[in-house]
Amino acid sequence: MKIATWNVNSLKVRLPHLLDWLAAEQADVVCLQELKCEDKAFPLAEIEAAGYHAAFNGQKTYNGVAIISRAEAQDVSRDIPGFADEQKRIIAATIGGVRVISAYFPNGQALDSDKYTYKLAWLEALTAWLKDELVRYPQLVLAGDYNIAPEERDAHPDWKEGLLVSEPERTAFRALVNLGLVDAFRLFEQAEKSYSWWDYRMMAFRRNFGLRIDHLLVSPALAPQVTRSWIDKAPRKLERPSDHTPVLLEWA
DNA sequence: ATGGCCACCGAGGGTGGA
Repeated sequence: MKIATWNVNSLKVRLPHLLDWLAAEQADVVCLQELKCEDKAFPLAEIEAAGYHAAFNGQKTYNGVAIISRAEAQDVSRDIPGFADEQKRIIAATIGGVRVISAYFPNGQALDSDKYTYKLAWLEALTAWLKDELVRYPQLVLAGDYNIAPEERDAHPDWKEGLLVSEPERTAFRALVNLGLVDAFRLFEQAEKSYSWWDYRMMAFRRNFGLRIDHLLVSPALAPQVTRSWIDKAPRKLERPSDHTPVLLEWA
């Protein structure tokens, strides 16, 4: 079983990249974020023609998440129950007995922004919800754009402070880990300076001035089955790329 | 080494992303 997470930064613009990538990578499940399209504009025919089912939770202009899968998703749910939010950031479904969540965590904009306060409140609600979900679904993957570089090694050495690396954000990430979730990427030896996002500006990709902010956290029951996790930098090298690149894992 | 890019909407430049 191969599962990926990819913030495509506009599904409409990135659809050709996605379709090419699906054909090459043959992933069983792909969690997408930042669709930036309404449900009625979701390119379902193209996804199905590629051999995938799709479940999505979209909105105009901003946010939007999807799960596309070879096998049809069961028991699809959207958003965080009990957390009033206009922003479409969560979709969950059961595929092959595993609960899969595609999540687009808030960015936060700046440490002194209301959006940063919202980010931390959202993380608290997510964590409380997941505590229950893990009881219901022992086999679970939380995949997405976390907008948090969890540790110092997950940020370029010159990226020392501010949004995405702040201590409150990292503490919130650790709260997820404290539920028992495991960062699949760190189960394996990885190259230094492995990142999943690079700013479009400043030739950041060329300089590898990036952050590892896209993650696949797996439940304790699933973690022992994971055989591999890696970042595929190839799509970031294409013309007109997303600023994020796919992160994957495989389990037996 | 964060203004400099990209996508959105909509017809200008403002907003948001990370």
